Amino acid sequence: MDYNYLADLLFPDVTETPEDMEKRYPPRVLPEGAKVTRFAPSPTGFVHFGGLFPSTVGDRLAHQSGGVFYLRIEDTDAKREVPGAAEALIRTLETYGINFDEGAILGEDGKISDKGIYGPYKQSLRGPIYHIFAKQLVREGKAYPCFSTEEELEELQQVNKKEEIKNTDWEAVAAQRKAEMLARRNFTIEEVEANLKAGMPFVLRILADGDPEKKIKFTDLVKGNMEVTENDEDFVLLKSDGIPTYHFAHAVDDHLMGTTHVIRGEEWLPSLPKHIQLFRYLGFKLPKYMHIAQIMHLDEHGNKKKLSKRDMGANMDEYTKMGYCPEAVCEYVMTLLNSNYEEWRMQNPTASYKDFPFNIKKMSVSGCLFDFDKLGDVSKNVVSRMTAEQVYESTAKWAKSFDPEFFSVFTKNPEFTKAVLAIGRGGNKPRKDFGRWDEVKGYMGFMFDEFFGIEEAYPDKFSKEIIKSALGKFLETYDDSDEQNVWFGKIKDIATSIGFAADMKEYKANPEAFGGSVADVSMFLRLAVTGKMNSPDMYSVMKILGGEKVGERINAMIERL
RNA sequence: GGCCCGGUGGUCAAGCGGUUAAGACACCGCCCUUUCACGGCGGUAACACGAGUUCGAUUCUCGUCCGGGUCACCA
Repeated sequence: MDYNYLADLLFPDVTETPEDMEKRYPPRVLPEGAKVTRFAPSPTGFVHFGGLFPSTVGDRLAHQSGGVFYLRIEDTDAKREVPGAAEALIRTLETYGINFDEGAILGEDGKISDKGIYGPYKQSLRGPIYHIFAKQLVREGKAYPCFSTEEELEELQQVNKKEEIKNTDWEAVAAQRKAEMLARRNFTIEEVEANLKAGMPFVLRILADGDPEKKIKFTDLVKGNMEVTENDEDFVLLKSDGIPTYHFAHAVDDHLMGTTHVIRGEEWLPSLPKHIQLFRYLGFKLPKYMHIAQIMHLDEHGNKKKLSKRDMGANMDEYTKMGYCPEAVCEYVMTLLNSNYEEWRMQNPTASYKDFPFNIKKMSVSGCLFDFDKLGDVSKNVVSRMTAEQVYESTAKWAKSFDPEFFSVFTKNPEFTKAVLAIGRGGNKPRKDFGRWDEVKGYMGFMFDEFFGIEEAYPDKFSKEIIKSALGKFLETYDDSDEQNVWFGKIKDIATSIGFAADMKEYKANPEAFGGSVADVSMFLRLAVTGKMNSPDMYSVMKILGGEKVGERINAMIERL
């Protein structure tokens, strides 16, 4: 068959050659060892927690090596594209500290534009480029057109339904596909000409030369050495609308854009043979691959499953809503990505997570289960390291969108609020009361009359009279200008006067000898003033609240009892 | 079902032929403490199974089992 003729028939408008493309996109000039990585999402919805992994790795690897990290929009499936998804995606990534040097960048005007000389960075705009390489493959007899019928398409759609895949007789399907493939390969120039003349759509398929019995040795930077079988499937390169499939776009783009490290989820491993074959056909050097283990979650039956959309914790926007700060999420991601991250964090408590020397060798090979407990712990630690000012700003920002009622009270008197947030903050052992902004209200809401209420009750073992008496005595001597030791001295005196132990050691040595301890007296005060059994340091709370308010609340409690 | 990847406590994980098998989270005690929180100390809890190689296997090989992924004109 005259492949040159076939190529011209199929791509009459393509006049440029692969060589032209090589000239247009010259190799990058970068320092030794610099890595070029990319994040290549398809704009079909929100950013997925799983998407944070490859993008974080790409960001770290490129920026730690003096390389380039770019964003490419894989919008080759018009059917699934969601308007505005790309923009939202970029914004979300930005809030999680993912920064691109090049590619599809979001401008001030909220629109996406290209930055860099290897564009366009939206695949839908790269049609002509793909066609140049497609034509070349046809010329070399490595790709061929396939005029598919309506029925065939329908049939494919049937098999594509997830439910049916499980119950499919795979042996029969494989045999049928093999037969179809061989039939497809059998065509004449005349048929092609006639079909084209009749306006029939076609897809371009690769002519697979692989033997599935043969293995290819392959080294993945994450998974290590492995063996994959050669590809013998005539997969689609160009869809009938002329737009490439992921496989073809991946090969052409990552080659032309100079990607050194392809970072993607391990669900791509099964299609690796296709890519190896394509790179070989196209004469491209194979990039290094890193197939990252999937994040899992437990499904309703308690089985591990790949975390996917709809699953709890999948949508990054959910984390914002739940009040997690992005740094905490990033930090958690780092703990999952690099096993020695936590060790480093302990040694560098105040450093930015971006200073952590990310190490490919420390990446986990197998998928891990998403753990909200761990995230919560990481988050508490991150928040405990923040200043009152930072907590204030973040909480206000969160509340503004998600709890307007709290927002207005919280921000009414910023200095007051910040003073409360400063309690127990700073120093070697900061309090770790909350890890999410939505927990702030529960933590310090009592400081505002709007949210103050008696939420718990005194233990039955203390009589109302004793409690009243202790509260009354406190009011008699309380002076909000007292130093802390004076203040506490008075509480001790109260304890003694009502037959409670003023000294904890004394009390513990002989609990029966006392009606309670100074700790209990404190608890009486705490419930009256904060409405809760636990709160930040009482002295500080009273100081900030002021003598009048403290007196008011204690009196209210005395009356209530 | 074919192909691929994986299997150390409940979870995340060190380990890379000889260890009392780290650590973190969670859980449970104790201590410290005016409460809570923090912090400190301690505890429960693991190498899927079976062969083989070896003086010796959690570590190497094979098999079994289990888990996951994938099999589109989606990425």
